[in-house]
Amino acid sequence: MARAATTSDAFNAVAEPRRRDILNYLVTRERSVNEIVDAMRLEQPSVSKHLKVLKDVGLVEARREGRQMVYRVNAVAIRPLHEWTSTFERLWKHQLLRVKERAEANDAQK
Amino acid sequence: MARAATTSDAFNAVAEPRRRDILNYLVTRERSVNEIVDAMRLEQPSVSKHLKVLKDVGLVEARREGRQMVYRVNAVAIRPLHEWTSTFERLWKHQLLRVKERAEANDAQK
DNA sequence: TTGACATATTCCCATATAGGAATATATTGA
DNA sequence: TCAATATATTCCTATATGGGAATATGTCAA
Repeated sequence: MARAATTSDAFNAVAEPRRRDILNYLVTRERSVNEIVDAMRLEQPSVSKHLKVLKDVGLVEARREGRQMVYRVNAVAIRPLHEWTSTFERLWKHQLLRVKERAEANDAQK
Repeated sequence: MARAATTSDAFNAVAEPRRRDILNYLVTRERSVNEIVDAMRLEQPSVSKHLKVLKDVGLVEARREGRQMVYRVNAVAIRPLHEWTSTFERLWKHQLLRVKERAEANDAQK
């Protein structure tokens, strides 16, 4: 079996760095495809393909405005990722605390 | 160019559902490979391969204990994902607030 | 040293890209 | 209707899987 399709879910879609770049770019406000192309320094077809993947998993939405298509982030679709990572928050806080404690114990020893 | 390697970073590594399953399983405590195999209902070689990917990107760590290898989550490696998703938190909260407002406005109208 | 248990690695194959190039589709203004 | 602008889609190819099967490696007990 091959790797899961990028369109299977948000986790797969954001695994691609370019797509995260696009989402980052759309955080401040919606943008036309050409604006994204200019900002990303990618070919227009590549951008359109990435936008299709993001749209298929619901990470962005689009509307037509004259000749242009304007894309915006659909932030709620990112929430599941946030919640999944939150599951580990207690662990890393605990981990960082212990690192800190060890450092302080070292300092005190000098 | 093909898709990025699953070992290129944590984002790619957790795109695979099986690997998220494994990480979820390791949240409570460290486990031997065989325990993971039993819990995941995957072949042992598959589990070992997934563990290798997770280890390569630093999402898990391992130590030998007799004949067994015991794996544990390295939670700090998940933190970057959490922080990236947090960038969109304000947006989805705003989005959910508007959904709620609209629902209440609808109720009031009845 | 040897057999058994626990993991890891290698080989093979079907599948899904991501980007480049070329082309198709949609919308507007003359 | 037609040219120009803005996007989307298709075709092609190199690459990276993920699982199954077979095998290699590591460790312990007798």
